[in-house]
Amino acid sequence: MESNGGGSRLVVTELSHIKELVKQLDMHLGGSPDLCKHLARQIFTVTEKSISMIRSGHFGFDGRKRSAFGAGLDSPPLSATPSPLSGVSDMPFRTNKKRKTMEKGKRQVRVRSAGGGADGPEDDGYSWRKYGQKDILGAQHPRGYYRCTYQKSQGCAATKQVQRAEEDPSLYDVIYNGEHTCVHKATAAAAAKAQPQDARSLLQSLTSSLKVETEGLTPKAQQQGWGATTPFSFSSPAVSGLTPSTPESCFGQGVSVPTSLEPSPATSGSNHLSMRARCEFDTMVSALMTATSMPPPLAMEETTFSLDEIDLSFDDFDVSCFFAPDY
DNA sequence: TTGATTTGACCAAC
DNA sequence: GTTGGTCAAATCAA
Repeated sequence: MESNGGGSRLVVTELSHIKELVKQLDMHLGGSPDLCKHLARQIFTVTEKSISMIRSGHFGFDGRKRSAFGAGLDSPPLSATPSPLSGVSDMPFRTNKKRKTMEKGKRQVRVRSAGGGADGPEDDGYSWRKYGQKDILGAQHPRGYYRCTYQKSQGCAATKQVQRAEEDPSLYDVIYNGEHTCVHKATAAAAAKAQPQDARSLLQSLTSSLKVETEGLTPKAQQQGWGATTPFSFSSPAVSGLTPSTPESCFGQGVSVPTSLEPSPATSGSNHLSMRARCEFDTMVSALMTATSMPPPLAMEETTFSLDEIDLSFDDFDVSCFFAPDY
């Protein structure tokens, strides 16, 4: 693993990039919609990159807490996050019958069934077409295979696998593959209602929420650029649209929020990054994407790594992340 | 009639 | 040889 100091600086660089992009987006709001979309996507991408750094150990993440969904779904490496700016997903739909292994860009969420029963998972905002179903060894329920309805018409490479959770039939594990490159009608319609002014106010809120509580940092840490106004968040947008800032809403329905929100004794005395700021960030980015007519990103990123506590080790201090007690 | 779903077969990874 | 992912024909539904 690379040294924590180098990793932290990389993350700082990325997060500073986010802040700069927000500034640019703010300047261009009301101007070219395409440019706004472009910038918003960049924000999303850089945020994901930072998340990946944290997860992959670039940030000193000790790997103690992992996916709530078990082995095999560990956080994707940095390179796994496809850049929306590069145009198409890095994982085009395969036309052969080649068996897929655990691929880059694979993301999993657990969602509740639409009616709380056996009527499938809640609508994720995209249109899917089922192309197969398979009984999986050791699983009580078959796995359904879906691809984007617009795969043929628009070449959208997104696919997903849906499997009912064994411990709770009202929950579904959904594994998303690839990025949607299709133009989503529902989202476009919603975005058409959003006014530029809405996006601007959202951006202002976003910028303010990109601050982190860094009280108690050592002087050396502050010298490294982790001052009190260091912009920081390592979250990706929540499910879709405007969601209230609660831990659960930030991470999507059905995502279990840990019961213990206290910092571990091991990290006692460390610096705590408020999850409130993080949730606000999520909400703002989601709303911003809606306002700028971007398709909502799927709520899969956060659910693939531990939410209860993350220790981020730096050269000479630890950053522990937990839900603020007033939740 | 057209589009979506079901289901057995095929293929490649393991 | 087993298993998971996909194909494609058959079937269903609007």
